[in-house]
Amino acid sequence: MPEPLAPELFRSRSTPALARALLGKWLVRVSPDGVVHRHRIVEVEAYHGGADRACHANRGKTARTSVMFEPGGVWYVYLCYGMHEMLNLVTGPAEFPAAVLIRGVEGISGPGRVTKALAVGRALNGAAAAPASGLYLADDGLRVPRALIRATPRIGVDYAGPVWAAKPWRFFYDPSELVVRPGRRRARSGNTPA
DNA sequence: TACTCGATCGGA
DNA sequence: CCGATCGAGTAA
Repeated sequence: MPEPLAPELFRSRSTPALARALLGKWLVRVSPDGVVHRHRIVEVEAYHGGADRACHANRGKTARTSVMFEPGGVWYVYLCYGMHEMLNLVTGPAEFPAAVLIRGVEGISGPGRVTKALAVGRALNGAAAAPASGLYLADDGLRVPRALIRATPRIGVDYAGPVWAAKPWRFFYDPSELVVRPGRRRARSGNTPA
């Protein structure tokens, strides 16, 4: 059974490290009728602090970005291009504006498609990433091997200038690479076939 | 109050 | 390649 991630995790590490750590975790959505859907996170981006020119909080605390200054563990949802909701997890300690953009879950590529598929909108902006809000993160023990994780510059942030646009803070992996191959054996204890 | 421009997507 | 679509941010 996947367990909800503890909020302390979201405040402990730098945003790029945290973004990597979210790969392979479940994004769990509880629908209004109580049905629980789990989606494996496969692609994320890190936005790290007021100095990061790609980060919305680069120009300081405003009505929209104030949620990014909260302690890690709440959602930051905003409207992009007038029609797409973007889902971010606020990270870091209080007053350090940072977040991880959820760009893709297994079977769904693109941040706008993720929110559309999960019915996530700005009503969740500022809500806790906890079961009570109906949208949270969970861990079933899967560890994505470091070697499978690829890092590239973030998408659509050329406005940030060459230095910040080039930061390799987009992380993703191909979940099909996790499949156990013939001739190899998953290293787990117990239930060894006779 | 006017004006600009997106952390995107789907269709020519 | 281009248009959709709208609210935050900025300047005035």
